[in-house]
Amino acid sequence: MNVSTLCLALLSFGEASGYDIRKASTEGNFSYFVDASYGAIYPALDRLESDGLVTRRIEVQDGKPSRHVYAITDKGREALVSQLMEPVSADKMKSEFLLLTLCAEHLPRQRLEQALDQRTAEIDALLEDLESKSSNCDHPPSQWVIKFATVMNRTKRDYLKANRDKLIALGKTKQSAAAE
Amino acid sequence: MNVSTLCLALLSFGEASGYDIRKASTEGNFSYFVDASYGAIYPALDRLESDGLVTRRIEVQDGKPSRHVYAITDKGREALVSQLMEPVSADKMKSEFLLLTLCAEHLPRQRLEQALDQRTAEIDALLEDLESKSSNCDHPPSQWVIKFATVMNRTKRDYLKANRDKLIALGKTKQSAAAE
DNA sequence: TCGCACATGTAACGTGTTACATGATTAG
DNA sequence: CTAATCATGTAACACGTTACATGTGCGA
Repeated sequence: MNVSTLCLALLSFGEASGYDIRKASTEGNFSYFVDASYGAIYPALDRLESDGLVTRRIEVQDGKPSRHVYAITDKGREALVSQLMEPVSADKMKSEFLLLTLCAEHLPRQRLEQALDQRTAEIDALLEDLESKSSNCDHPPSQWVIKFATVMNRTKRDYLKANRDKLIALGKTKQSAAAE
Repeated sequence: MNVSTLCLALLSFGEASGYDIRKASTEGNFSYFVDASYGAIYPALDRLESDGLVTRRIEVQDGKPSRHVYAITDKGREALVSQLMEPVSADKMKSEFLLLTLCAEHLPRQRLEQALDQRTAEIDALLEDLESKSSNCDHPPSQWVIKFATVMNRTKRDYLKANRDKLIALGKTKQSAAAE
């Protein structure tokens, strides 16, 4: 799944600018499972336009830079659907935190404690954010996804809280570090 | 977190070849949250060797190609720890499945059904795999991670099962497709 | 006998990120 | 007065994947 597909998917819900797409993918309802930067989005939109999958309309605004508003075409919708009809690859997760966790034995307990607590706090913030997103959202598939993300993150937070001490106990104390 | 860090982390548990590292990261206990291919691993090991963070020993085998076995050095351990002491970035997840889910309204119910069932089956297979990994593993931090992965995937599977029909109902029937 | 597991490695390619350029408005 | 938000875009860079080259032994 590349940035083009993401753009098409987002545009299938309504017009948007590159700026909007980036915001949606890094902060919005989709940020849980996608991410894209300007450097990827703008060229992708250019390509989609020249392929006739989207159209561009320039909205001049005074004061602010003018918005390039993109709309998906019928051809674009077809392309999106056909991309979603072919097999999707497995979910992939990248976690520096779990790599750190794996190396617990090499790290001072303090570090593990801090990493766990920081992660827990981040998840709590995310959960709050998801809750507000859920209430401001009337698009059923988005709600389905938001609820999915909520359930997953609640589980994660609960695991971290419940197994916090077990992990910390695996770390180095000042004594064990000195004994090396 | 780049491939070098991953190599150092894996080597901190014992000697391994590039082949071993790749296997561990795509099929092993770490495949849940990292992934790396030969094209990334071999050059990374070369660099680590010239930086003095690992040493290489060549084990000649008859019949099979000779193994290049890498071992982490003290300097390598220091480097690993110092990399793990600095802030880790947030967990990132990429899911084509959730993108598909988001576009439920554009897709035939059949497709949603199939995607859900396939995903559920994949998770069931993964859970079995995790269970066997858990029993063949006596490294406490790895167990902590495996249990984490198990809990997360169980939650995921349960969510998919419990909310299957709700999602499918959002898809297109033949009638709604024809009515467009 | 077909293909997989073992095992290393490279080159071409794809894809995305980061940092920068530009510049007005608005909230603190 | 400072920083952030709005807004588009590019160029250099980083990083990783895919496909290939190479070759043996073993199990179905």
